[in-house]
Amino acid sequence: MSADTREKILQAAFTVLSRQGYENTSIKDIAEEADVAQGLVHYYFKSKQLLVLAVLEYVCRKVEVGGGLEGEAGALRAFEETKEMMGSRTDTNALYIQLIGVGLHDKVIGAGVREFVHRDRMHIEDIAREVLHQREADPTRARGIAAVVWAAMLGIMVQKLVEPEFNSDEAIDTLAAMSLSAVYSSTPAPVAER
Amino acid sequence: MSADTREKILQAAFTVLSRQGYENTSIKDIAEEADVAQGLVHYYFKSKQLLVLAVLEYVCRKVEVGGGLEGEAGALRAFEETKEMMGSRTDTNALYIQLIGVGLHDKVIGAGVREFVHRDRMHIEDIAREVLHQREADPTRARGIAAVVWAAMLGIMVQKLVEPEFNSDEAIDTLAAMSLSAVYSSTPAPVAER
DNA sequence: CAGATTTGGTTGAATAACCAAACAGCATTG
DNA sequence: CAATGCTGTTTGGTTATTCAACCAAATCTG
Repeated sequence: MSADTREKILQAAFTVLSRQGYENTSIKDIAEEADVAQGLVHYYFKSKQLLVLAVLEYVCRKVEVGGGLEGEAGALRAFEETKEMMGSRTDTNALYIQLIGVGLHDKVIGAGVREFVHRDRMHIEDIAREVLHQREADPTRARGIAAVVWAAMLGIMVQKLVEPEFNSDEAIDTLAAMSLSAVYSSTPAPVAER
Repeated sequence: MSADTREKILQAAFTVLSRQGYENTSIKDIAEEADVAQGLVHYYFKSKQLLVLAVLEYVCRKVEVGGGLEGEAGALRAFEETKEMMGSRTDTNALYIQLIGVGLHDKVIGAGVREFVHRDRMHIEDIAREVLHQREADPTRARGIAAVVWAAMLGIMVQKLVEPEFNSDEAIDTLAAMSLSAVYSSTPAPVAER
């Protein structure tokens, strides 16, 4: 049993990972932070890879977006929540970015990250579809819009992490304006092909 | 002298980094790939960190965006070039993403990455300013737009790397549509503050 | 112009760590 | 007397970086 111990390790792992980063964090460091024997970490988590994925899951599930409103109101609400998240949950964001990088060459972590990305984007796509529905616009465009909005949010996250003085509020406001005005415009892709 | 050797090491480092990723790549691996003694790598590059930054510089400088056209035409052209880059230079992109992650907890790499990000975003901001100028719109908005466009491009890059079947062309077309329609709209930030 | 000396490039081994994972065994509890 | 939770050590590697020595070509010297 002792789900406490498991969680204690997860919390300690997050603390150490936030302080030192993935590649400077050893199982030993985590065990010490959790005040627990080194072997116990491997008792609960088969490998370091599975541990860090569990940590990501742990810190993300903690604060899932509440949701509630629908259509454009819901979208605006989501943008506002993202604004706050951008400044307050930097450790979680940093872990996310880091694991994306590691996952590019690590099968296990790569698979985990892929699921996270997919799930996040789906969430945005749902909101986009609602807005398009409300406007009676072509719902097919939800996929492309969601891809761009997710992408922009990730990129804004990165900028905020790389240079903390970055004005992420301004960027998100601009993104909100861009995505909503894109919904109005009837041309899905006004770019000349070829 | 022997700038050849230096470049041979850079090329070998890129090869190995692309194959194995930053944290599974040792100086020894690179030396072997370059067919050179291990000590020589440290003769040319003081540390592993400075080496990988030099590699990023090396592979990025190789294909700088040509530029040429101005205003909206230049912007559309840049979007098209990005489309191609997204599929053809995946190794370079993967290295970029990876180093962003590593740089979050490594001072040396972090400083290098910060410069890269800043330079890239500035380039986009220049284009945005041109378009705004052409439209006789408020040039102040260039900064916010550039932040979002850079962010979106990075995020699209990530999605393409994480799931190769991702339709990055569609995403970039959507992004182009969004950013150009944002230029027309007169409200910089229609989101309710607070 | 022959010999000495410096220089820049290069080598391979030594250093001084560090690590994930496996393991054997000790408690505590049901 | 299991079984679950937990411990501390061992195993079998790995690593970046330093260092003394080597060599060939360039430069200097007499």
